[in-house]
Amino acid sequence: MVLSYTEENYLKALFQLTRETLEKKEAGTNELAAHLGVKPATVNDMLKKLKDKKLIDYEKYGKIKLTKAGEKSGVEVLRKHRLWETFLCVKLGFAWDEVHEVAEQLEHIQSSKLIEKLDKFLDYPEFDPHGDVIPNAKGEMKIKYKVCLSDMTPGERCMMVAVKDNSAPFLQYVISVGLGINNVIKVISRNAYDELLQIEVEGKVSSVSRKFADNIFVVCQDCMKGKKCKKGCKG
Amino acid sequence: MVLSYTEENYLKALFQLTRETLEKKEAGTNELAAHLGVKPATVNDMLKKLKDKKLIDYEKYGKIKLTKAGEKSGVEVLRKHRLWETFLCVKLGFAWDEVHEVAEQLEHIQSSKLIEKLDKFLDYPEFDPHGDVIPNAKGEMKIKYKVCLSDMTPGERCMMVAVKDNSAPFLQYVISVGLGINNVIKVISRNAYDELLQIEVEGKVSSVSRKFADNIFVVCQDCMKGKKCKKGCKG
DNA sequence: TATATTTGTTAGACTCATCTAACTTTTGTA
DNA sequence: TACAAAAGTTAGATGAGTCTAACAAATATA
Ligand SMILES: [Mn+2]
Ligand SMILES: [Mn+2]
Ligand SMILES: [Mn+2]
Ligand SMILES: [Mn+2]
Repeated sequence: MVLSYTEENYLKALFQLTRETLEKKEAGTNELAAHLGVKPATVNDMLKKLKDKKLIDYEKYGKIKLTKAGEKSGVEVLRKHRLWETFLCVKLGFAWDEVHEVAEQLEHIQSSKLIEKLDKFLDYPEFDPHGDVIPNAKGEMKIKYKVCLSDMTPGERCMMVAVKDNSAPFLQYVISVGLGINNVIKVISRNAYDELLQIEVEGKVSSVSRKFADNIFVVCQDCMKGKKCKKGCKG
Repeated sequence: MVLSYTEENYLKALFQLTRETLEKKEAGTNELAAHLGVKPATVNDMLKKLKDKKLIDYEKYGKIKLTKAGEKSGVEVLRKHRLWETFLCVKLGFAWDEVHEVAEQLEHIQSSKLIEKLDKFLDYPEFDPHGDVIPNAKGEMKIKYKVCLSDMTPGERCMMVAVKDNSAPFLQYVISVGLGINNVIKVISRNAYDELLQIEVEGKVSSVSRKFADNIFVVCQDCMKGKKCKKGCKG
């Protein structure tokens, strides 16, 4: 099926909203509009087109769900996005806070041959520069991180595995705290009033907000040691 | 200046029509329409927009000329196109007849950092897989091939340096004759009636049409030996 | 339950890039 | 030079994607 640039963006957004963060199989008009940075009226128009093309299940005033075909297209765009981000960092030497905007464009290049050759060239990477899982050629994503830095209790250690927010300002903030993928974090304390977390990373102690901690995915000490995990860090 | 995908295509086309093949500094509406695969009426609308943006010099019923700004944008798109084609062949293992369509999309990715890093990654290539000169970061193109296989006289030897037509069917035809960039061609004879050329490439003799020979750029024996050239093969 | 708030829909308008059909200007040739 | 052919332009229409403003339905809350 031939999809426009815009239709691809809608399907990718729906995939991220309804499949990736799991536990929620459907999305709403306003939610989707906010995610895409357009107005709800615009989304409403597009929902009719996507329904006509059998890419979503949707009834007036109802919730939005991807069909099998819609999910296939959505995950494919996400796969391309993350492979390109990996290419930009690993092969061209971009920093992780510079790649998202460029990958937003590259993900729409239409050539299945290209993306499979790129995957091979990168030696079939499993994670992108933000720690996000790259769907394989079949659209499968085995790991789904669920536990955030804000879920940790003082005294615990954990390892940062991914970021939820891919925006340059957030990523630069992360860097400024001395954090990166695979860094070990020790949670020192949590302020009961404003939920400020004191954390230690490679000897450096910082205070971070709840909002910040919500955007850092971590795995527990069991996961770090390769043991079975009680919390379900990997989904 | 922010240019749309379409505006970029018009500027690239004008650059190719009025700068690359030289000796002709301006283009016409129909000519441009044919090159872009749209109708003259469509071109006419766009000419007004490009004039408003000061990217072309143009008066009603007059000829079309790129301004300095228009030329800068046009050559930049061409540079991107050829760098991406080179990337696809050299790094990803595409064949030369598979890259043009994909590069038509990639040339519109907006990121000057990307293109400069790609250039470096490829080690600043001078020619793309079709032998076309890649403009440098300043938009300069030193060599301009001008002499075609059809300009050769029987008995002469020459070397294929580039192709004019980048379409897959033509490139596949070139391959079928056993020809490729840097191959030496011996012109055996030219039929006076229909201009059919008999050529020999690596021991293989073939007959090719005038149309075919017009689309193969060559350099003469002097150029092959690094001597001064009388014909002006390199522009 | 009644009402306020949130969520979602519709109507009408705009821009961009494209088309067809009809028209005008320029050019080339008899 | 006259006129036919070629080249170029205009008017009006379409479809995609977006918006604002007004409206309707669903949900939350008092
Ligand atoms: Mn990203
Ligand atoms: Mn990412
Ligand atoms: Mn090409
Ligand atoms: Mn080329």
